[in-house]
Amino acid sequence: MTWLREHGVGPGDDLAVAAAAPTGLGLAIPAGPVMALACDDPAVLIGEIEVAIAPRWIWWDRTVPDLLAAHDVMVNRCWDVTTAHRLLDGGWRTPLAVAWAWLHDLPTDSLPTMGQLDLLADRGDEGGDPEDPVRPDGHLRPEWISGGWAAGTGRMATWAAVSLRAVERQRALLDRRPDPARAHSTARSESAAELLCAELSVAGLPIDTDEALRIIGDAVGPRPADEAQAEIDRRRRDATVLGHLGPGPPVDLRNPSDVKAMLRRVAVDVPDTRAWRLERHRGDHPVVEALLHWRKAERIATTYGYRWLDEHVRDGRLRGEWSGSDGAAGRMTASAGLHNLPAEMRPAVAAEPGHVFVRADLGQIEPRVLAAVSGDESLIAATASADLYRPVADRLRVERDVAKVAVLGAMYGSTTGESAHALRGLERNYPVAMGFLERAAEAGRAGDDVYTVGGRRVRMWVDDSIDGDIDRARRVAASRGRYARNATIQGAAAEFFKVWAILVRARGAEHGARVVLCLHDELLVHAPADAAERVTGVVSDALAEAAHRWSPHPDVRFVADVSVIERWSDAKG
DNA sequence: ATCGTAGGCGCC
DNA sequence: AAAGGGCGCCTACGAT
Repeated sequence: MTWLREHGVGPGDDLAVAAAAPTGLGLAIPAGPVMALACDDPAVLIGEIEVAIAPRWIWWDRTVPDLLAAHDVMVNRCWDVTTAHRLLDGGWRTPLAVAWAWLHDLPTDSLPTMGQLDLLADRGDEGGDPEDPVRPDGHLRPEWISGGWAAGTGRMATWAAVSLRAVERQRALLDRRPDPARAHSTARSESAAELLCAELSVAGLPIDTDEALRIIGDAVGPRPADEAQAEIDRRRRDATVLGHLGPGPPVDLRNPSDVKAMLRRVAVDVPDTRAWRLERHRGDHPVVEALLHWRKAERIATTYGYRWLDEHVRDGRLRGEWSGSDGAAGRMTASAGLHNLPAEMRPAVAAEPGHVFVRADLGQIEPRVLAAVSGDESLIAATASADLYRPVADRLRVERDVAKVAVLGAMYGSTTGESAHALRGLERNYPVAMGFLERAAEAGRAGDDVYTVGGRRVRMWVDDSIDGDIDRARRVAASRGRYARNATIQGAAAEFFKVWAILVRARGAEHGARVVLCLHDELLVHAPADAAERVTGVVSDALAEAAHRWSPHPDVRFVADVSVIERWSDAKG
């Protein structure tokens, strides 16, 4: 602490850290000395520095956040090199060595992979000092990346110092984005979101295991004692569908082409057997209804059944891996079914005794984000309404639902059907917003990368198999256009959502509130029951603060529905 | 046998 | 109302 004060490190100043338990940690400040500290509880020490100095912590990747989350230590401001790299370069899960090479314009084709480590680790190493994490050829030393950085506190301090160099270069590159201040801000908020992800992974989502067992039992019957019993159960479930058929060839319900053939036998002809397509054939033959019901049960049996419970739920918490941004527009991802829990399972998500959930979801987030990023005055005016589609419909002189479909279609790239007419109305009445979307789509069709308002690069793919096939080329271009159009909105919404989420995390902590689920536009916060009202206020205030910090246009109104509930299923749909 | 892909469905 | 963007996870199947 004295060391930090001696060198004038204060709130918000960069302080790089590399830490491993129970060895210790290394610290480094820009253009200054490094500090190596041996201690058996580095996370606690980081927490103490946070309270005393409140620096901006700099680290390479999830190593430090995972350590902090495991020890329940809270820090706020940070800069995560791998997270900033995703923002700069697009893509997903880039290895540290590649991110470093990219930052330094080094060739990446000769980079050794983990498997080849022994074989190639010494490449380009001649004359190099193994105590220098950077090789003579400029690449990071693989031995350091794969754990060598933690071999002693001296190395940790060196490793921290090198991360500062990476950050320096990242900031210089972010300065080249169209809106540098916003891009820097995104790097910071996305880094904090990764910190939140580390905590979500450790803490998990509260689950009432008995209720979960009840739901699974209702859908698929009692837990089978062995594989033979499981097979009998499957046959019994299959019979509820197959019993509706007359004699004929055997049908495997798990094989889509079998199902299609089965449906043809009862005069239902469909190009595929997706539920939304079968929906309109419900009345045609009882087997359709039975099949749709079977699929729901099958989903529970295979994905959210006893095995899922055994694998992912422990001590009343559902735990999965959380990542701060996907490979496309930058939404959060989660495994273990956290992002696609069927509605039937949601009664099992229950606050612990003495606690409640404060649940909040953003209303009509995508059109509001479109208003904010495009600056369309008319659409901005529409955000003043709690139901944005109402004023849009009035202006277009169409039904509300038609307006809604048209707006969503414009953002997703759908141009056909009922909404086509309303779409032309949108173009006339909201030319700035529609022009914004069209420019993104045009870039995508041309194969150019697009950027979110926060500065995230969204990579466009190339399809080299087109090769003169005009039809295929057209399809690929159209697909890229839809993707780019959507990515600018979905990605901006994800950036806004994450600002909101990290503010709730930071401001809710003093009330004992913890974010336990992030679902693209929805937050679930676990809080002591007697703090419910205060936490509700925190969530609402955080929304206003997020809008103020994030929105390119101050007049856009963002709304959220906030409620206090005990089970997730208590939320009004 | 092991892998990647496609069809499917869950959620937003 | 129409069927568009994202993710994770399941099964079956065809390639290696």
